Amino acid sequence: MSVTREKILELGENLIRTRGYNAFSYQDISTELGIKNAAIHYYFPSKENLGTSIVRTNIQRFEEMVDNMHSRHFDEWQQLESFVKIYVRSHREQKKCLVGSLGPDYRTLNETTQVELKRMIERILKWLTDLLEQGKARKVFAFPDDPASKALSIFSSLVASLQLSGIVDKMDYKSFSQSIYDDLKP
Amino acid sequence: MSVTREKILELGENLIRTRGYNAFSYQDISTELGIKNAAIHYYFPSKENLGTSIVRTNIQRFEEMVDNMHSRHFDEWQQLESFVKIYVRSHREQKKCLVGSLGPDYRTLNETTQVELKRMIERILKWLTDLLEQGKARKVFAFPDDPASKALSIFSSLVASLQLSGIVDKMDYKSFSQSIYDDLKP
DNA sequence: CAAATTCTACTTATTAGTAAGTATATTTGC
DNA sequence: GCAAATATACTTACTAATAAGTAGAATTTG
Repeated sequence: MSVTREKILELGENLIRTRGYNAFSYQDISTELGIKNAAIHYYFPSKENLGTSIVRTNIQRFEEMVDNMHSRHFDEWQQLESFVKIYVRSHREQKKCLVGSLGPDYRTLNETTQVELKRMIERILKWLTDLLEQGKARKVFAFPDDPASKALSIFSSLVASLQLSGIVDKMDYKSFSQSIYDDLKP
Repeated sequence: MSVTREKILELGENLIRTRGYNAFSYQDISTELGIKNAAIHYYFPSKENLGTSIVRTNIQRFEEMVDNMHSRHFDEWQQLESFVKIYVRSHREQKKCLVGSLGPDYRTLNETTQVELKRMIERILKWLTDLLEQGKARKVFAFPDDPASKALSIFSSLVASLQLSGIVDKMDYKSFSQSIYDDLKP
């Protein structure tokens, strides 16, 4: 794959996660890369195309992480911590996650991007639900509600916390993520 | 206050909460109201102006709700339920809340709107923290973490749940809000 | 050479915003 | 009491800037 193409994908993702989908243009990317806006159109004919590719790349990245954790025989706690660490890193880099960034603009996205975003969210929630269910069965996690509700509640907290942390300054993200763990301890 | 002005504020808020700040234009509002875009500029010289006014209106609405709950001598549970009901209603109306809509676009907002949005979030968090603290002291709420963390976690959940509920269809919002209450029961 | 890549030079559409004018009330000065 | 001034609530008719997107020429690379 072309290095320019990869740079466009990376820059596009960063722009979405820092400014939002409807606040970035091909010009932003081309200026940063020192090329002309037509060159971006060569790789991604339309913005719809770019947006969809960025979401697909993220789904792929998630699948790779899950595969990696499996092959390294991570237990439930290690898997959960790896997942939460994605958000801790995003917070440190002052970026939102893709779901939190594209979520509010969902209705303004074209259909293919909507479908991919939905797929991404459902994939993450399914993985988290399964992890919680398994952990509850093996008694390494303890929580009263059903795993699907708990997964939704954890995921929601992570997504929104990134949004708030970008606005409210004195936010202790470490203790925030700790409270997620504490809440699951038997 | 002019009725047109109020209609603009209402329509603007709806547009932000359904499509996002950077995805709506003065044309969207003027077309809907059957007037010209210049008429919107008459009331709100700039989009910055409109955005700030919408946030201020929301802060005011929140303050009125708090005052109202006080004057009616609502206990801690009644106050919490009133607050959560705002989000249940938003979910029913398929709208995000203002914080969840403007949050991801924060960096693209002009400074005055940023300041107001920040003020709004801090005001809500302060109110919720105080409520939780008081409830914990009076032993009507029970939770291990400190009130500020708990307030952040509840608020985050509410904000993000609205975003996800607009995308993932089969979301049981009733049981989601119930889990917030269950989590605080002594 | 030829395919891949990038640029020049556009187009079309939309955006926020403005300048100047108009009809209709409302207020003020005499 | 009534004309003149002024304020309200718009419209018409723009501008300047930026957006996505395109056709085709030029350049680079294998």
